[in-house]
Amino acid sequence: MDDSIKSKKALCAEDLRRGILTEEFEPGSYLDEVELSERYGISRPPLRETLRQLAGEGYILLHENRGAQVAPMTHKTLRNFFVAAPMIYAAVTRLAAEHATPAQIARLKDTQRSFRAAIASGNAADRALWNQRFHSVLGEMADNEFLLPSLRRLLIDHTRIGMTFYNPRKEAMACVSAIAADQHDQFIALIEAGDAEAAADLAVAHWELSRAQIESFVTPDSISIPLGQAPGAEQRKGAS
Amino acid sequence: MDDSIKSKKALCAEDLRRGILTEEFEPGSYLDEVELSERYGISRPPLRETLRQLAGEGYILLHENRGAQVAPMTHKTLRNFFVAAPMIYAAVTRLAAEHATPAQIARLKDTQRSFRAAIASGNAADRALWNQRFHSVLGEMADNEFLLPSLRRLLIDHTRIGMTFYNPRKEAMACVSAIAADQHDQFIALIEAGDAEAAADLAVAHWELSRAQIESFVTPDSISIPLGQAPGAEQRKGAS
DNA sequence: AAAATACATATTGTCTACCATCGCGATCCG
DNA sequence: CGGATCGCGATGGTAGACAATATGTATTTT
Repeated sequence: MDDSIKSKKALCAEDLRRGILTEEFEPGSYLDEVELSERYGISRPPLRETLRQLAGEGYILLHENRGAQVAPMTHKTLRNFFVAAPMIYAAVTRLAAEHATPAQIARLKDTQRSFRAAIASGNAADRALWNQRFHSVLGEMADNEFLLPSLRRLLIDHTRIGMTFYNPRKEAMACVSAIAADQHDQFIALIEAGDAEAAADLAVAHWELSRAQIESFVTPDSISIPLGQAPGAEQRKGAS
Repeated sequence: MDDSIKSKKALCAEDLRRGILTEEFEPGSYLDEVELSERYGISRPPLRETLRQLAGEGYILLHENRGAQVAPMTHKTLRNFFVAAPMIYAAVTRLAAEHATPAQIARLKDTQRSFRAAIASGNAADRALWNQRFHSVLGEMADNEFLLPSLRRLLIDHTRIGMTFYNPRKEAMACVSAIAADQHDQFIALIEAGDAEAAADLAVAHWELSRAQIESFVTPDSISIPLGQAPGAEQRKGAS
């Protein structure tokens, strides 16, 4: 009875966010105003307001006279993501450990429970969304209006990247998920203890885990074909 | 002939931003939809879209059924600002030095010219706005969609803080402005040279200048009464 | 007399309907 | 076959009306 009383417009915004995060709406694709307004049972003016808001949050781009485009993901996006993520994540986590309230810690624990349940279910979207939620709560704990905009922007693409590559059948993936979930528990413990330094270090480690996983998908060939190398062919990783 | 062909809605958004940055609209005050829509000659729907957008950019806060509030500034805001600013400024400046294009450098030089002109004119609003513009161009140079949201948010309040305290009559202020302008020139030189490390260091120095100035206004009394000391009274600087 | 409640008013939120404008594709002509 | 023009669909914007909500005032009750 917390989100059930929300207006249709708020529900629309939430569902659009969810759809974009799960890549139900593909990055780079365009959204049709009338189609969406009909789908959510609202008229065009409030829908257009919602789109503006989502644009402000970084979910979509508005092109004058050419409609709303789901934020695209290019290799440049990925590059920039890799540059910004560790700094912001570490800073936010440090602040979260310094400022977290008991109520927020309780919310974080609830979210972590749901995250583990999602991993067990093998549902990629649920896993990604609950992971996003977990880190959003960390952001709320940090309580710094100047860092949160970047954190939110990062989490959008981090979630979408996770959706792109996640595959619950692969063993390595399950292993990574298990480690990530354990690290989340460590986050909770360190934040409860108020150990900002250790929390920031853990954030870096958590990021490294994610980074390695992403990189293993960007350059997958070097791992999957280790057999039958041509004589003299050294194992090269970079794509010419 | 670049901004003269813009729609009324875009002009409205621009003017609202300007008004908020110059504190023409006071932090924490509320905006009236019908009044603004009449003032800018547009109807309520597009104005409401504009407000949503500004909310996304951090200029205002939208309270359900209670209208739009200019982003307030409290001591907590200031505290958070001090925490986030040096990190983001340094990171953005480093990236700007790495990625700047000749066209962007030309724009930066133009902006710097206008900034110096504003200082000479003694107009607080112009000085603040051109300083904001200068750092916005640095942000564009950095070209990282994950850091820019926080940078933009920082620049809003940095500009407003500057407006609050700026006073062209004070000698110390003119001195600080001169140093700031010189540092801007150094930014340009280092970015043209592509020296990312030095640029990042300069960003920290530039921040320190601003920080010291802000702090000197938060605790101004200790400076203004150095005459007529009682015998034996040692010169103490700290408040209380 | 003070506090709580109910009402009146103003503002926000939404809808319908319509017109203007811009992009883009299809068609037509050189 | 290439380029220009026309038409259509989608977005951008306007107007007026109504519903929903919050606030402030006045009334009532204890």
